[in-house]
Amino acid sequence: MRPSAERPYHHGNLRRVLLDTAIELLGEVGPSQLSLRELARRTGVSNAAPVHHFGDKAGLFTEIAAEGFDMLATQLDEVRRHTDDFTEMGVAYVRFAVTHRAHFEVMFRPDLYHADDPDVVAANRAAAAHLYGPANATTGRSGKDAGIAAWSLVHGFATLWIGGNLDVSPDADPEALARRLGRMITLG
Amino acid sequence: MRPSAERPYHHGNLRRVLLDTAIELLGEVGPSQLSLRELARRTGVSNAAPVHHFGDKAGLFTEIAAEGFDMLATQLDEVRRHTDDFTEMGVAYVRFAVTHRAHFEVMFRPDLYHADDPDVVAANRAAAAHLYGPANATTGRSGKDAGIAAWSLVHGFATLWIGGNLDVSPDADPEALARRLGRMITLG
DNA sequence: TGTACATCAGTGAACGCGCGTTCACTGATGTAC
DNA sequence: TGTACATCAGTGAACGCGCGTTCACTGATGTAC
Repeated sequence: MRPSAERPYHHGNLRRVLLDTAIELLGEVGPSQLSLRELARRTGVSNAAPVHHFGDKAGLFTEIAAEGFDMLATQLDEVRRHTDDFTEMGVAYVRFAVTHRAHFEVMFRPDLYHADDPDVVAANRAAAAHLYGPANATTGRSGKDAGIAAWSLVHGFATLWIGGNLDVSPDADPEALARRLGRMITLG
Repeated sequence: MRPSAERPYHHGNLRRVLLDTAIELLGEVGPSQLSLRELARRTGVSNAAPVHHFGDKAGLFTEIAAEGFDMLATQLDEVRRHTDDFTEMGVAYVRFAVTHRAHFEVMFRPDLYHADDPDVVAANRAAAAHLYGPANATTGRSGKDAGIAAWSLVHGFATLWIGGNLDVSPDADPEALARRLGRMITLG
């Protein structure tokens, strides 16, 4: 495309726009079908532009995964500052998965991105800390079992929900259901 | 390849061999990287042979998914006949996921296969019935919540385990850990 | 028992395509003096 | 304030590749008579 009055040569914000468009695209076709060319096409930019910003395709996914772990950590932290109710942490996890489905799907497919990238490693660790700590505090146990159990429950629920595998009414509210499950279960 | 004494024109068993090789391949590269050509190459057969048997790529995945659901149902049923311990059903689920990782990964990615194929639908339903029924029987609840909770827990655990997301020793025993989680949790 | 013939299993060459990535480049921006 | 120049952002054309699928075909098998 030629630069023009409406479309100046320098976009100014292209990196962010590419990320947002990628996320939109991920919502439609899923991670394994995303192509850089389609991303460029939809953003109205040359084939090479995404490479310029992310190095390669895995680089794009790396950035999305890191952003996802960051957001998740932030949201869990937020909840934790407002309540000690452990169930609400799980609900927040599910809410994150449902409202940021594209991020969520990428985050747990490390084969797609540069999993050893320092940013993504750090973000991953920070998010994990928010999951393990409260579980142990709640159950009074040490070790990892409580954290693993809690994480498994919410992660499994989120995954099955997103995948459409649960045989529930399509307009059911995943957060409410998650809350019910949380209340139903006793850890300890 | 030319037919020869060692490699007769008619394989006799090619369908099964293609499935097994596909599963082997899935274990190495994951569902999104599997290609029919690599499958043909590794099986020592023409490019067109897999298509002859499965129609198209999704057809191959459809067969794998259906087989997976069948096996899962069988294994759950087996456990159920030997014990009423509900936790052992969960352990069996995890065991299935870990020992039949390739099947498991395909089963829950319906975008990869013909999800409306009657065989796969039936197999899916049969497996689901084995998960929901016992949960309700154990908790004395009706409705789906108990089943969803139990399934979420084991599915989440299996998924996180397989993805290498759990920060546990790599030679830990997933079944033992799953059993511990099951005992730790009270439903109801 | 022998043979004609329909059916099934697999071949091999070719198709067209979309993809990720490279490359030399041009346009725009900001900064030092 | 003006200008030279380094740096950054994005272009557009091209590369080579592996892929799924199609197609007319050939070899092997089994069955009816």
